[in-house]
Amino acid sequence: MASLKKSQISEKSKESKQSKIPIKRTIDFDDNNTLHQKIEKLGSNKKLKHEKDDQTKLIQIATNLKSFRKELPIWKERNLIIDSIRNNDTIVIIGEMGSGKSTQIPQFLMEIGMASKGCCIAITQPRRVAAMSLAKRVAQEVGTTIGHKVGYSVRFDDATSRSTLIKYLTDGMLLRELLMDPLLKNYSVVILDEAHERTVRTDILFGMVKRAQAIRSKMIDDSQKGVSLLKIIIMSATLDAKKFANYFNTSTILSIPGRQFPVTVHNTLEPQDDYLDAALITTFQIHTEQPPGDILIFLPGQEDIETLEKLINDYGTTLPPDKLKQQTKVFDPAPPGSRKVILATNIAETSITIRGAAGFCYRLYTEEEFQKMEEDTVPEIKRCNLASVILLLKALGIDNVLDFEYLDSPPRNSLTRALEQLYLLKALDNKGIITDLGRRMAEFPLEPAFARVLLASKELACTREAISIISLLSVDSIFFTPQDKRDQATETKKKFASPLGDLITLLNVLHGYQDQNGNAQWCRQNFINKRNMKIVLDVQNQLIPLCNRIGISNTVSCGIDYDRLIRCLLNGFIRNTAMLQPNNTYKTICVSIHPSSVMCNKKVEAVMYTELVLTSRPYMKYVTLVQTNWLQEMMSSSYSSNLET
DNA sequence: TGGGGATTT
Repeated sequence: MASLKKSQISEKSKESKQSKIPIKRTIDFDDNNTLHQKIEKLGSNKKLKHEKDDQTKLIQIATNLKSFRKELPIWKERNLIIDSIRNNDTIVIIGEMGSGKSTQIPQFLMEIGMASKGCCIAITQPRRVAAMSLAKRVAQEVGTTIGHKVGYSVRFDDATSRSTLIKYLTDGMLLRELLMDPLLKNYSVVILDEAHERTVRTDILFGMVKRAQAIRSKMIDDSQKGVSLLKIIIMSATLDAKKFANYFNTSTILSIPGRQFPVTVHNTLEPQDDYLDAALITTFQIHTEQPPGDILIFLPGQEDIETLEKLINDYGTTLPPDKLKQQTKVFDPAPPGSRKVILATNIAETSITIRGAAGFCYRLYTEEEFQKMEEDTVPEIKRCNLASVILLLKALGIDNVLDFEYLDSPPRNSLTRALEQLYLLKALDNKGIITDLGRRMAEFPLEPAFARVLLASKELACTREAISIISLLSVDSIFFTPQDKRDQATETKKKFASPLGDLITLLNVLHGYQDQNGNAQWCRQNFINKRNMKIVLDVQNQLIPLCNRIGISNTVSCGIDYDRLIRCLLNGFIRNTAMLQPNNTYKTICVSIHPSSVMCNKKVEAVMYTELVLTSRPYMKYVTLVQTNWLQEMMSSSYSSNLET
């Protein structure tokens, strides 16, 4: 079972969080390395933005790339695709990996004049890296630098301009844009790529683009000026196409042949409990039994890569010396008699297509397990907390969220729970109508509870600290715990610990970090994840202007009067409180404080938490001390009647 | 004293 779960994980792609895995180490973008390096320098070097663009060189590269483009399977279908989108408002395209659909289709449409300044082609991606790397590639093919004709927009990084005709963006980004531009008037075509992944964001976009298309069509029928049709393209890698087509009332489904090279798939005959061991064995089986060729291994995470690398090296030394020589450079071809082994996270699997990849695929699980994984892929919308999605829909004017046209409806009780939560946060009134407070909450790129905290921070005069805490909670962890130095890391963490709990502890770390100006050595010594701390600062910088715009000054600070801050936090997390149990209390769920919390074993009377994890039993994480009279105060106010439900 | 799959605004 454990191995099945891990394999399932490996199907999804992942951004190399720590940037520990330099993409160059693992990805062979082109057969022609020198050309590739040239392109890297010219195309994606930001410094060049400020230098004089060497147009002739860019055009030369684009001309060279044209022959690569023409080899893509999709090139043969160019006219068919163009005709289909000309003749239909909505089409569905199935294209397997390697078809080139994500890079070529936007270009086809641009080339026939379907994009104009201020009304461009949008193509959404579930992941930031994909949006950025696709845009960079297409910019090269078009013969420009990024941010002009071809751009991308992801959180914290907008590389678009007025002249942008093709815009790659994350699905989350387009969702935010809807708040400003509900009819998507800035776009002539919206392409929803990787639709088969069924992220909750893409699922909501389905409904919203369909709605925008219908309204724009009606406006044209009513002879309103300044409106153009919205074309929609759904792109998927699987055969779910009919479902998408039905949803959009279209029958136009195009299938693009996939891989440029045949791939033979092998599954194991028996389930494997240890996928690392299985990968090791398979590697050497291939190495000793198969004809020359490189081996590319996809693994779920960085840690696995390090472990397997060590295993392969250790095991390799037991072979006769001529059998295996260690190579460190991905771009160098393996010398005769040796074989190159590339270990990668699955980021490479979906973001980049490796050329010349004819060969064999060894799946370290059985055919049966593979089928089960496919079936088990429940759309995210059926499993996730819907509070922020529902608030966004309400802010977009979808009053009846039960009747929204979902591709797959979320469970009814999940919807009611979200509505109830939003009501408790005062984002909705008792009729389910969005309140002014709710509207302001929706503007923030945050979970509703956190947005509520920010809005409450004005009255309690602790906005600076509220912003900090919310930012600190928006990354996985600001701590860095190497496996081999766990005890040392735990011990070091104690010097930041606050008797008030984990949130104030986080604040102490941030203050320490800022005092040191983010010094790398300080981070290492204190087991602080510098990269995540940088994201914390990015989030802070994003939240500050959003607060200021609605009259909440980020400079207002509570100093060390943390009572005010915690009472402010209670506005978002009043439901997440727990009282010490003499066992005759009204609390029904029994939860413990997670051992990673500084409040563990402190036995305080009442606490607030921002996260509940269900592992061996329910544990509260990010725990903060609260006073029981604060809870009584809040419960006796407007919350009392609601809390009984 | 426990457990760690991934995304995104």
